[in-house]
This record gives sequence, structure tokens and C-alpha cells, in this order.
Amino acid sequence: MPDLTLEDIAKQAGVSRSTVSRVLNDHPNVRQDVRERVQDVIESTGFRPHAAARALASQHSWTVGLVYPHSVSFFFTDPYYPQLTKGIAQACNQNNYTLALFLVDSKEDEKKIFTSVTRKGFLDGVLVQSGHHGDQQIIGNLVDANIPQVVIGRPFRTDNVSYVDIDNINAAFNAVTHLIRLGCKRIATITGPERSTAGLDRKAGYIRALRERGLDVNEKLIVEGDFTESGGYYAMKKLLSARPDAVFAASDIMAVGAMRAVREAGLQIPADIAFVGFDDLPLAALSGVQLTTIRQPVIQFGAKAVEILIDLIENGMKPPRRIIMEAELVIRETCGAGKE
Amino acid sequence: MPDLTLEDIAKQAGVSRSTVSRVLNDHPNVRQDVRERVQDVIESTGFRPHAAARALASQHSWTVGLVYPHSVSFFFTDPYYPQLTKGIAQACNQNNYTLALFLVDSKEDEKKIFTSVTRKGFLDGVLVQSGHHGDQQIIGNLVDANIPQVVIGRPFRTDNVSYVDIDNINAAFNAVTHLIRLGCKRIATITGPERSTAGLDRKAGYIRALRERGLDVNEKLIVEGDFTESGGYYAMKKLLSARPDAVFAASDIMAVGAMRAVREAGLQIPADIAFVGFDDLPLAALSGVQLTTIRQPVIQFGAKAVEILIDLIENGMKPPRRIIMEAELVIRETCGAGKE
DNA sequence: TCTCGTTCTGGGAGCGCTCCCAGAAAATGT
DNA sequence: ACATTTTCTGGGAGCGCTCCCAGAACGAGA
Repeated sequence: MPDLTLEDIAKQAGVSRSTVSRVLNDHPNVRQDVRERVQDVIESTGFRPHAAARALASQHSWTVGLVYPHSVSFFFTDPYYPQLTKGIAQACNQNNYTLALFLVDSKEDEKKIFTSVTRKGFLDGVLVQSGHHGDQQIIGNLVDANIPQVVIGRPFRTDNVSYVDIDNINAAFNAVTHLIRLGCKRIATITGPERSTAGLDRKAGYIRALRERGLDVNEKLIVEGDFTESGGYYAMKKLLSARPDAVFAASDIMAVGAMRAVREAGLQIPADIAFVGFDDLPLAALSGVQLTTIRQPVIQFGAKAVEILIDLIENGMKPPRRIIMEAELVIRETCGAGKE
Repeated sequence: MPDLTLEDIAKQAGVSRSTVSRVLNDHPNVRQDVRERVQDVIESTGFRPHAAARALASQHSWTVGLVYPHSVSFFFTDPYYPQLTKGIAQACNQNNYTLALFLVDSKEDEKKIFTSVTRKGFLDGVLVQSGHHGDQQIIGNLVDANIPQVVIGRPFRTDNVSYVDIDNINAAFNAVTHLIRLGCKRIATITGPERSTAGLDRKAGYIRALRERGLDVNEKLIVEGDFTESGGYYAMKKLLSARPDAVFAASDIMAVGAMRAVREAGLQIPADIAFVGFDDLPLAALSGVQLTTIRQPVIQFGAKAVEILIDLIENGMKPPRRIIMEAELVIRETCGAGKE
């Protein structure tokens, strides 16, 4: 089929360009029979309006960007991000938005991508994954660019930014409280990086749980990890000398690494050391471990982010919107739920 | 900054719209000093041309789509796809193309996404992951839509389509030959789905290796899997009664599942059963296993796909381009390389 | 029947660029 | 010096749509 334009359809349907446009955009004020006639022609010709022309005239591209900063370049090692991406993609699709993906892989990339993301007429809005402290710059730049955006995960600078996050503090609190109830006394934690809010919050929840239950907070039982498997492994190595009877790992991947270290040391899970992770990745499939963990509602989380972004696009950017979602403790085997 | 246009920049630089356009697009025939003056103004104002306007006028959007059909909805369980996505994203970035991501999640999605992908003025070209037989329709549609596209992985219908693939037959051949050299006699295989060309090809390579080395092809030693962990697990269960001394799994994920079954049966790897996988996912981190496997050059593979697509866009769609890349056997522990 | 809303329709202008062409300016040759 | 070629520059047209406005068509009320 040759390249059709609105005008061609108009001619075929015996109406004007404007009327076809109205039909296309579901405007009222088109006589029913005319509307149907036009729709028939559109249908039979397979006509679809030219996206760029439409975007130019309407100043609305129906495209949103998803930016993963550099710090999530281990991006595709941790199944969390793919999952999130899927949720976002689905939501976009449902809302008739197209998703443009930007993976920042280096400093030069960052500049290039920033330029690309902020250029006019291409994106209606942007989702940015909040990562380490080091990523704050790109987030800040985006805020300054005054483009509708929502940050995924609370960023460090929150003034005037919309974001979605899960209630990390509370989730961690519940996880650790669960371990305490099971009778664990020396509960260690492998935290996320201090440079990430998720790491900070989960640690805060851990501390609060200990405090509320009257347990000491022992610095020896707190080791910083980096959300990778090997990070968890080495953190656990350090931790072993402090003889913990339970470990709350701030991510499943780190829990996997840590459990590897535990097994290597000849200890049993959960008999010697109980484990709770965070994320609920489908890694039972991979590691064969039934990990007690916090289930993040990843898919809904992504959907929520998209929903808010669309709200921002359609109804203006202020006030900033903020959503905190709850995460749920999933009790499986590694916490030794039945051992008391 | 207010919304600037070409005309504004032109005024500030004391030249015409056209000259600014020429500077922007690196056209020759602009006097050096004029060019610099214009560049300065562009720089200092932070001006960036309106993407939609540009796309409309030039009929070139600098955006390519990446479509994952429904069959890869387990998409984000198998780390292969995220990896591939990363390679593609990087390559796009390097070539100043933007990547639009389409994840088909249901039949309705497929229609919607197809409409979206093929609408004029939005994408310059499309990458499509070839999946099961069931996805051939969307690929066929895309071909019919006559839009520059490259299929990732050989599709069933290859007439007139450009694609990139890895040499699955040869890779599988090498893997199995390696096992034979190590002295294995009863080599089983867990294949990919018969409905995928990758599954078919890897099986063909397996058979060829046996034949060339004078070993019997035993139907009992061939079980179809589905590229998932649990698929591998159940396939192995079936296989155990045939008492194989080695298994060539058509994907790492399936190998992981299969090894789980082997361990549950109280057998040792590689002493009782040697293993070779396919993909070389970074799953040693997760499963702790040092799997001998075929390394797919995933990142380069993605880059190649993008490269070809751009070639198609810039230099016309025929003849169709086809690239077959070699994959390499990575010998680790599970094949028992030292056991003879 | 005519008048006065109301609903519907068509055409013009314009979104911000690129591309073409004609003419100006500069460079070259005689 | 002038003619001729080559390089550079500006303006017009147009990409395919949306949006606004004016006027046509239709209906209801008197």
C-alpha cells in the first residue's frame, strides 16, 4: 500500500481532512453515519496517521523514556530490573504509550543519553531508576530540564520530584522481627550500599526491629554489600567470625552469595544460620533454595510508576506525586520458620 | 529556557534558518567562521532541534524498535534476553539511534504492538527476536509491512528476510564432540523446543557429532525441553532411566534444572554424568556451578543486529543480509575435562 | 413559515524542521 | 580588468498532522 495521508482518506470517504482527524481522535461532533463511513475507509486501507506529523502538530509523542543510570549496569545480572522493565513495558502498552529504553553504560553515554532524553518533541515523560548517589546528577539534570518524570525508588534529593518506592524500612523491620520471633539472637545484616536509599532504608528497618525488641545493635553484625552475589559472599565471610545465628540480606542475590559462603564453611541453613532475603526473585529455579524473603510487587510497582507519569503528563507536574508501596514477607525454608 | 526554534538560533547568529540547519546536520558548504558562530549559539543556548519536526521533514526518526514476541515472555527469567537487550541498547546508543522496546505479552498485545510498530513516521526499522513457530506470524506481518527489519535468530520463513544467528549446529557439534573425546559413550541431549530453529539446530549438531564419531543415535537419549529450568529438570528425570554418562543441554538454564535432578538422584557431576550447557550465562554466580558451556557472543550479536539494521535503513533492504556468528566452547568443570 | 440555537463540517494557519533552488559572494582563470 | 566556475547563503515549499474559526446544515420553537 502506498503512503496514505489524512487527505487521501478524506477524499475516499468524501469528507474533509478535519473530519477524518476528528474520527481518528474520537472527537465528538461527527455525525454517526459519517463517522462509520470514515472508519470503514480507515479500516479497509489500513491507514495509520504519521506518528511524527502527529507529534509535531499536537506536541504529544505518546512515548515515554525509561532510563537506567550507570550504577545499574549490572542491570542484567540481577533479575530485578528485567522484571521491573517488564512491568513498565506492559503498563505502557496498556496505556498506548511507547517505551524508549536508555541504558547508561558509561560517562559519555550519560551525556549522550541525557541529550537524547531531553530533546523536545520526542518524549512526553521519563522514568528514571534511582541508583547510587553517583546517579543523582542525571536525576538532578532531568529535574532541571523540567520534563515530566518519575523516579523509581526514592532519590536522595526529593524536593519537587515525583517518585515511587516501596516501604523498605517497614519491610526490613518485618523481616527482622520475624527472625526475632523465631528466637534468633544474633541477627546479622548484609546491607545494600550506603550510597543507595534502598540500602539505607533496609538497614534502618533492621536496626529499628532490633531496638524495639530490646536487642543490641552490634556493628560486627552489620556488613555492607553491593547488591551482587559476590558482594554477599564476601560480606558473609567477614560476618562468620561474629557467629550470627541469622542473616537478613538486603537482596536475594546477596543472600545467595552469602549462603554459598555459609555452606562452604560447613554450616547448615537454617539450622545454624537462618536467612531472609529481599526481592523475591524467581531464583529458587536457579539456586534450588527456598529462600524466605520480602516480595516486592515489582510488576505493579512498574505499573504504578507509569500511571503516575501519565498523570504528570496529563495533569501537570505539581504537586509532585509520591507513592510508597508495601512489600510482603514470604516465609519459606531458609528462615527455619518451624525451628523454635 | 524557553522553547527555542531553528529560527531563533538563526536570528541570534545573524544567519538564516537554512544555515543553522546545515550546521546541525554537518553539511559541507558552510563557511568555517559562520559555522563556529552558529555552533557557539547552539552551545550556549542549549538548543536541540525538535525531534518530531525533524522526523517529519526528513522522514527519518533515528529510532529503531526491538520486539520480543510472546513466546519470550519468560523473557526475563532467562538472563539471555536481558543480556541481548543490553548489547542492542549499547549499539543503538553508539550509533545515535534510540531504542523502543516492545514486549508482547498476549495476543491482544501483539495486535496493538504490531500496529504501533508499523505506523509510519515512528520507527526507521525493527529488530525482532525469533521465537517459536507461533511467532512466525508477527514476523511475517512485519516482512509484509515492508519495513527495514532484522530477525534475531533464524526464523522459519527466511525468504527475503535479513537475520543474524549463531552457528548453532556447529556449536552443538563441538560441544558433543568434546564429550565424545572425553570418553563419554551414552551422551544424552535435552533439546530446545522443536518449534524453535535454535532447538532444531542444536539437536542437529548433536546428531551430526554422534554420527561422525560412529556412535548410535538413541531416541531414548533425546528429550525435548523448553528452555526453562523446570523443563530441564523434568527432562532429566525422564533421561535418568536411560543411564546417560553425559548430557548436552541446549541451554544453561535447562542444564541447571537437569543437574538439580541429577543431584537429587544421588549422582555426581561430572563423575557419573558430565554436563555441557549452552549460552554461557553468568549463572555460576547464582548456582555456584562451573558449567562447561557454549559461549554465545551475546553483546556482539546484538551489536551486529543493529549494524545490519542500520545498513538496511541506509542502503536499502535488498538483498537481505545474513550473518552467522561462531560460538565458542568454554571448558569448565561439569564436563569433567580431566577425567579420562 | 421564519428565526434562533445547536450540531456538524471544511479550510486556513501553523507545528519546527529539511530540502531545493536561485542568487550572492568568493575564488579562479585569462 | 572581466568572464567563468565554485562555494556559500537565504527564502519558499512542504512533510502530515491538529486546532481554530467561520459558515453550513439541522433541528426546535413560535
